[in-house]
This record gives sequence, structure tokens and C-alpha cells, in this order.
Amino acid sequence: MSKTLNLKPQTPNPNLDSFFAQVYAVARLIPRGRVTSYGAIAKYLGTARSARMVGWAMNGSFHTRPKVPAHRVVNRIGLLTGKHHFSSPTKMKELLQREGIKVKKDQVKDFKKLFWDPSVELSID
DNA sequence: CGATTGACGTACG
DNA sequence: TCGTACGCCAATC
Repeated sequence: MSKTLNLKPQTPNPNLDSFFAQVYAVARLIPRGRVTSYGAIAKYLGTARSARMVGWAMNGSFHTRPKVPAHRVVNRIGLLTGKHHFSSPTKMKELLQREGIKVKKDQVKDFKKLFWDPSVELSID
């Protein structure tokens, strides 16, 4: 094939490619009306120290299909830190409220109660 | 190519 | 208990 595969690996590390896919997969598993944190997902994937990468992966989630409920992913204190990255800074809040989650000033109410931990819900039992 | 940033979290004082 | 420092790793300047 004369057609050279000028493939520019968007992910230099093939291992990381999986990482992003896993992040999306787990995020989609978040039940409606529940939330989780970046660290929880990272920890579930075995990269607890790379919680930042989870958020970075979320950046691509918008153009990833099926769409990922990124609004259900907040930081460890239940703060909507990523709201600014949505269509509208209030979109994330409204999406959560739409699912019955009460949000007060970018803070998820009863966060601990609504917290969906993949390493627990998807537990090894 | 080097330095800085970023949707976070943990460790340390 | 609160504030600061560091680590992660990719993307951007």
C-alpha cells in the first residue's frame, strides 16, 4: 500500500489510550441521580495519582459517543469545578438538578450520600 | 524543545 | 483543622 499510514498517535502511550476509554466507560456507568469524583474513577483504574488525567480525559468526552455524563463527575468535595467547561457555566448544575440532585452554589448537596464509587458499586465483592 | 497550565488528590507542617 | 507543596501526564504557549 503506497498509502503511508501517517498515523499521529494522539496518545503516545497505547496504554493511556485504554485509560481514556476506561474513563469514558466508567463515567457512562454512573447511574442517573448519582455522582462520582475524578479521583474515584482514577483510583478504580489504578491510577489514583492521575486524577487530573481523568478530568483531562473528560475534555474529549464531549466529542465522544455515546456522550458521557460528565456533569455527574465532580471533584472529591462535590464541587462543580468543571462547570466552566460546559456549554454554559450553569449547564452542569441544571443537568444535575434535572436528575434530582440538589446543587447549591456549585456544591452538590448530600454529596456523600449520592456519591457513586465505581470501586464499590462495581465492587469485587 | 523547555516551561507552564490544568475538570485533582494526597502528604506534610 | 487549615494552608502549602508536590505528584501525574498530556496539551498548550
